[in-house]
Amino acid sequence: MIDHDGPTPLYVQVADAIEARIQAGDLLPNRPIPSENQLVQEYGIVRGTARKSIQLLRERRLVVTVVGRGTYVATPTDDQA
Amino acid sequence: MIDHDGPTPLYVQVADAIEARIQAGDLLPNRPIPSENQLVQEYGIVRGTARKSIQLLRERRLVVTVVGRGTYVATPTDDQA
DNA sequence: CACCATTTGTACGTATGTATC
DNA sequence: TGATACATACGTACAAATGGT
Repeated sequence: MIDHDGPTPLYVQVADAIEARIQAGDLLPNRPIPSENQLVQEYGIVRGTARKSIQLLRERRLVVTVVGRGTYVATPTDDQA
Repeated sequence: MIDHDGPTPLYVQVADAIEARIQAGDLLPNRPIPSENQLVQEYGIVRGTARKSIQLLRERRLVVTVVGRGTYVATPTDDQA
């Protein structure tokens, strides 16, 4: 699923994969996405890379992060940034 | 100048310091800010921290980065993002 | 053209702090 | 108290882009 040798950065590939899961309805609004450590397990990446993926999703305004809780699929309400 | 023990994250302190230098006219529009390695030297931080500072300045739209060249103080023209 | 220095980009690994439950 | 999860900061290595020699 993730190409560790291709030209596309891993953190972009992972962010795209999560975005696809959101669009597909696999991950629902107000529900948590996999934790950083879970992403590490699922995609065979290191935690720093998982964090960069989540940050990219935040910049795309697809997720919101709550310290100590986790990262959640954004809702239309979250767009008031 | 930088408090390595205080509650404010180093990368925020460094970004604020650079922003102050921009506001003071020490760093001019279309002119480069110190490179990541120079920031490492000047502030006694690690490169990852310097990068986070620059990223924060990009989010503030105070600078623009060109791969292989460096990071430059933004001009009003750059605001067309 | 090859080569090199500089600079930013990506990715790995590790440790400690803070917040929530 | 402890487990979980994100935040910060350190350190290292190599890749890619740029510009000059």
